[in-house]
Amino acid sequence: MNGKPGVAPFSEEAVRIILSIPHGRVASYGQVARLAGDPRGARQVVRILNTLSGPRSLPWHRVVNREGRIVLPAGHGFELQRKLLRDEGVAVGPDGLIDLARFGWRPGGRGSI
DNA sequence: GGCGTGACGTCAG
DNA sequence: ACTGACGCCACGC
Repeated sequence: MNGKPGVAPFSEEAVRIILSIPHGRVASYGQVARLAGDPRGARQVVRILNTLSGPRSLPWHRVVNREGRIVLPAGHGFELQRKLLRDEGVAVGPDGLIDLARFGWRPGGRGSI
């Protein structure tokens, strides 16, 4: 069938990864990009979230930066993302900092591989 | 058709 | 340890 591994549109692949993020876990933009096949597509992931977060109902709130911190500007989704994460049981600090050691998604980690 | 941008990441100083 | 600058690729105008 496709016979064309890796040629899948980065966007579609990235969406695939984002949808694969377990409930109550968070992943970084770079991580999603890497899993999508582009270790430097972190910014592209951002573009996807902005474009498909609405019509696709992507769990964009489960995606944070490398520090596990919400980089969204306050009043522009920051509070919303924090609320959604807390709703999933994720402990979010006052600065939007999340403990990746506890809530960071580990693909291939215990239970997945 | 070309330029700038962007919810990041990595290297260097 | 921290700050600054660059890179990277897709998308909008």
